[in-house]
Formats: sequence, structure tokens, C-alpha cells
Amino acid sequence: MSLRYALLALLRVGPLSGYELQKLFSESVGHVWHAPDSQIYPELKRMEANGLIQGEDQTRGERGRRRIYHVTDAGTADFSDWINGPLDYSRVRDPAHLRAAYLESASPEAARDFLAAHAAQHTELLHRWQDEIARIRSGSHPMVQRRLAAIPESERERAVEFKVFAYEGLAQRAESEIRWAEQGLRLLDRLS
Amino acid sequence: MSLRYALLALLRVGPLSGYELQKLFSESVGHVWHAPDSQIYPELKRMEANGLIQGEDQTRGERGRRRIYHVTDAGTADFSDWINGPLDYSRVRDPAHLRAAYLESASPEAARDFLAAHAAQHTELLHRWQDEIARIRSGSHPMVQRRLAAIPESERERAVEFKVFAYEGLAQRAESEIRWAEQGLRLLDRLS
DNA sequence: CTAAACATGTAAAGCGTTACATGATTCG
DNA sequence: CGAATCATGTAACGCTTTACATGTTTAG
Repeated sequence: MSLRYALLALLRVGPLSGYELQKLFSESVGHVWHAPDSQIYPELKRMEANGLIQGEDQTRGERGRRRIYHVTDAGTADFSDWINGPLDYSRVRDPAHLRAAYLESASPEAARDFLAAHAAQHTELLHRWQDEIARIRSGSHPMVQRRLAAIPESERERAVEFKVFAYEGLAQRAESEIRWAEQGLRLLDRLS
Repeated sequence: MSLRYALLALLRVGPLSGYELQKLFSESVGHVWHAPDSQIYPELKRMEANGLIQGEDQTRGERGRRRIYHVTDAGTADFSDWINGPLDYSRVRDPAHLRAAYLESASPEAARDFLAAHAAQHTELLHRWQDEIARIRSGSHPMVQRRLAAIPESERERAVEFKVFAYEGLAQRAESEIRWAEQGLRLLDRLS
């Protein structure tokens, strides 16, 4: 259900075509809520069927066409309900910690590879989050750029602060995962 | 696909009926990989169809019956492939951080509620992980009890250490989430 | 006898992944 | 004229959730 609100969050700032939305998505909200285009187009159709957004067809050249969507009042209300309502937490389902719990059954090399890969995975994510924070702060982020025109100065600061806050949380989590993997590597050393 | 290996991990220690497995599951591996019984029974059927486990029917009283499953050689091999193979990480899809990124659109009270609930959620998890660690170390954990009979002294220490390691990772993550939520509450104070 | 625990599922719907599929336009 | 980019999807499959569904045995 969150995909819907991730899309709505972008569309609220201004009308977009499915394609534009998808491009913008992948370099902004898509970082915290991944979705491929094959999921975005059908979801837009469903949202239109539900009255949350309204699309209008445009022509492009001779035969080209595209559909520009904008948020309806019902869509604005729905987004507001979501952002102000409770969030339900899904049950824990964690492949890495599941595996870690049974690592005595793996070969020492495989165990080491797993932990090194875990650290590498989260190091990559950490860099991504740090880059995003830098881009948001510097104003070069596409999301921030769109907002410049859409919201007043006063709201802008709040918007930037919350985005940075969100990505800092992800960065801290990544750091925590890296520390954990390193603890695991030291544990392997001790046990061998 | 991980559910399969979570089940195999338990069955490897010794044969169990679906019901026993499900009970044991919910108080051990189920903490890191949740699954309801309605998912466990069909998965057992599928695993048997794939030759990873073999079931045998037992009678219970007059008309009662139950099916006891044990792991086959193919199942052991499959588990080994999984534990020694690479783990693929799924794309980021995080409802809490998605919401945090758009928190400027929420009312101040709703934002505060959200962050307080996030801290509460992870405080509860933290306690769960800490309890699990204590239970594992003290040997009162059902999983550890079953292992006592099944594996030699030398392997036992390794098994316990890795379980503790896994739950410590989850505890550290919970602590990180709580710190983040508290940072968010302070940010709200600053912005108001 | 009745409640708790034992025992095992089915059905429907939604979400997500992967692969496939097609065509138009613009820029160099 | 060819490549990149614009533009929009469908199909099949698998996992997860939620709700429903049914019956037996044992202990008090």
C-alpha cells in the first residue's frame, strides 16, 4: 500500500506523466521504497480508478501520446490520512539474521564470505545515503528542486530537515549493520 | 524462499510433526522469520513434493492422525547449498523512513505520535531480543535444548555463539532505531 | 462434559519480481 | 539512419496475509 503514497508524495508537488514520475521516482523516493516501472504504471491506473488521481492524454508528435496525472481532492485527503495515521509494522522477516543464527552449519569460508558481503552491501548503502544527504542539503536534489517552486520558504526548511532526518536514520542503520558484520568476523577468528 | 530453510533448520535436528514444528517455530526461528501456520503446512507439502523432507503418518487415539516429517539427503544438501551460498539482498522498502521523509506534511501531533510509536515498537523488539539472548545463554531456550541431544559438545558452543550473535545484531538495530526516533522528537522540538 | 490443546488445512486477495513486449520521437 | 530516450504496458509466478474451516484428544 505504501507505493501508492510514495507516488502521491511526488504527484502532490505537480502533475507528471507516468514516465516522468517513474524517472523522478527512481532517483528520489525510490531510494526508500523501490518499485520497478512494471509496478508503477498499473498502480497509476488503479489510483485513477479509485479517484485519487486524474489523468489527461496529451499528444506527442504525430502518433505519440502520454498521460499526465494530477492529484484530485480525494487523493490529497487520502495522502493526509496516511501521513497522519498510524503506521503498522510488519512482522520481522530477516534473511541475514536468519542465516547468522545458523552460521555454525556453514563452512568457515562461506561464513566469512557472508559477513564480508553483508558489510559490503551496507557500505554501499551507507554511501548512497550519505550522497543523498549531501544532495539534499546542497539543493541539487531533483525533489528539492521541484519543491522550490511549489512551497513557501518557511515550509522548505522543514521539508529539507525531514528528508535529511530520514536518510540519516538509514545511514545509522547501515553503520550498525557494518559494525555487526565486523563483530561477526572477529567471532569467526575467535572460534577458529 | 527463506521459510523453507527456516523449517529445514529445525527439522535437521530431528523429526517433527507439522504441529510440533509450528509451535517450536513460533518460539525460535519465528522470531527472525515470521510465518503463520497457514503458511507452514502448505510449505511442508511443497517441500515433501520436492523431495526435501519425507513424511510418515502416525495414528493418535481412535481417529486422530499426524504426519511426522524428517529431512532427506536431498534436503540436507539443499540446506547446505543455501547456508554456504550467497545471500541476495532485496531492494529497500521501508515504510517508516518513507513516512519520515514526508513528515513536514503531517500535523505536529501526528509526527510526534509516529516517532513515539516507532521508539515504542523498537523498544518492545529490543526487549524481545534481550530475552532471547538470556534464554539462549542460560540454556533454557527450546532450540538449544533440542540441540543438546543432537550435537557434540564442541559444536554446541559454536551454535550458541552464532545464535547470540544473530540476536545481538537485531538488538543493536533496535537500539539504533530508538536513537533515531529520539533524534526525530528533538528535531520536532527545534522546528516548532 | 467442556475447555484447552492437538492437528491440519483451504481460499481469496494483494503485493512484488521477472521476463517479455511494443512502438514513437529526437538528436547527432 | 541508428541509438538513446520517451512512453506504456502485459503475463506468469511466487510469497504473504487474512479469514475461514474442521475435526480429535486429553486433562480436569
